[in-house]
Amino acid sequence: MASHAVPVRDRRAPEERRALLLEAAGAVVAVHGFDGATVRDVAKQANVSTGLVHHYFDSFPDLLAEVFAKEAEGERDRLSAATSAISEPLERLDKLVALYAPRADDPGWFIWFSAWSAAPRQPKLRASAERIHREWSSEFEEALRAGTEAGAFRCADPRGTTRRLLSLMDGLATQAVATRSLQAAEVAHDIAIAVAAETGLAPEDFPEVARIGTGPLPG
Amino acid sequence: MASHAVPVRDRRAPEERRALLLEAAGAVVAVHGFDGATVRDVAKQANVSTGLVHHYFDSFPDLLAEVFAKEAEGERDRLSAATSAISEPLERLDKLVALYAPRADDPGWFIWFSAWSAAPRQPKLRASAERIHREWSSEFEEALRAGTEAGAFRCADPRGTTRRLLSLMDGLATQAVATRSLQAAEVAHDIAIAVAAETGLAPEDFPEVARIGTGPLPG
DNA sequence: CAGGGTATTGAACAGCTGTCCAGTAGCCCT
DNA sequence: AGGGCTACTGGACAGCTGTTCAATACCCTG
Repeated sequence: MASHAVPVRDRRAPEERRALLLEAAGAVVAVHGFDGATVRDVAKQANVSTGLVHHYFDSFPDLLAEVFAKEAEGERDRLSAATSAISEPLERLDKLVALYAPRADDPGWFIWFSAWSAAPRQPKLRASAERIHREWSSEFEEALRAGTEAGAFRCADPRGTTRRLLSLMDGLATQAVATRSLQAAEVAHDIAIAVAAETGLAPEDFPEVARIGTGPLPG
Repeated sequence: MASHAVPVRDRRAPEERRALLLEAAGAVVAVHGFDGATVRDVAKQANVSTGLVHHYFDSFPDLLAEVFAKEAEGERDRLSAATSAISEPLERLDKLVALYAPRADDPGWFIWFSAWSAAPRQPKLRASAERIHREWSSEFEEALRAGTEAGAFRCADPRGTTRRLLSLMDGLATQAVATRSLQAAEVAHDIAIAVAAETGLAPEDFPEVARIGTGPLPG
């Protein structure tokens, strides 16, 4: 008689299980996007039943919103940590731009793009995306203002410059993610030109930006 | 005895019915996006059964791809028609940018954004989007090259400038569509700054761009 | 070592999706 | 006028979705 294989249960502390589910959901979203990810995908990825997912999250959209918030906040904190220590304004702006810029095979941008896409149908996701976009804008604006006050460069309208630089990089990222037809060198060049024009400096003044796509992440 | 209401059939020539279905699908997509649109929505919009939709289109994704191609080609043709007649290079670039730029409540940009979002899961949609993006790029590149040769302005790298301007406008459009938190005046200003910087002219040299959002479509 | 608390299961549910196809009804041609 | 071609219907289908819940198996406490 064939022995009946009993499913190995894997009981965890609620806190840990929640974290594991978020991690699993992140992995699924990285592949299928926020549209396209399903409860069953996440459950399978976490080696768990679909019922358990709803035991820890009121609804699946809630889980997705939390995945995005966690991911985006982590990215923002990494960026903050890597730039807040730099006191030289020009150097700081250089690094800030270089870290925000789209990079070939950067999964982070796929998540963002996917989040904006799903946002119209998922209010919580949209709220998170808007909040973190604002936070990032503040980071840029602050760096531009500080650099201008310190006389490192000239920026007449930090708010406008932020809007233009982020829009440019968002647009480049969209192309990079959606078509994969963008060369890393082109992207680096485009961003250097734009940030130079906005600050009255030369592209050569932004060495970190120039390095985009030519090596490992500078963070 | 209540008389049994017989559904009024509305027999049409195949050509006409196809056009009507495309039109109905366009209306549905304009509201629900490419993800989110369903066969039943389209059938209802066209006052027709779902079976008929499949009688005219091999699959629903095929129909959606055709909707996008038709819409985007129409937009491109309108843009082409409005600018090809302008012989003065600066004036032509001005109008070209003003027509491409995102506008408050412009349904065209929602369709584009929605198409890019759905592209990863819908190869035909993606192919169309890439093709038409290339065609629009060519239009800009050509205008920049012509203007430079005629001495109307200076543009060292028409291909790069096109990439930067379109990326900027794509990024602005994304924000406009996804968050609706962008002022028309800001958008106009941002684009004028960028196109001026790219051509070595002043923002005031682009009056049509300045008019973005302040009046009816200049086309 | 017994018992309660709870993390976990997995089947069942209603509702949606695109697709199919046998049957029906209207127009055109002879 | 009548027969055939075909535009068209609408129900049925399999497969997916998020969500629910009674039953279960494990751990910790007493």
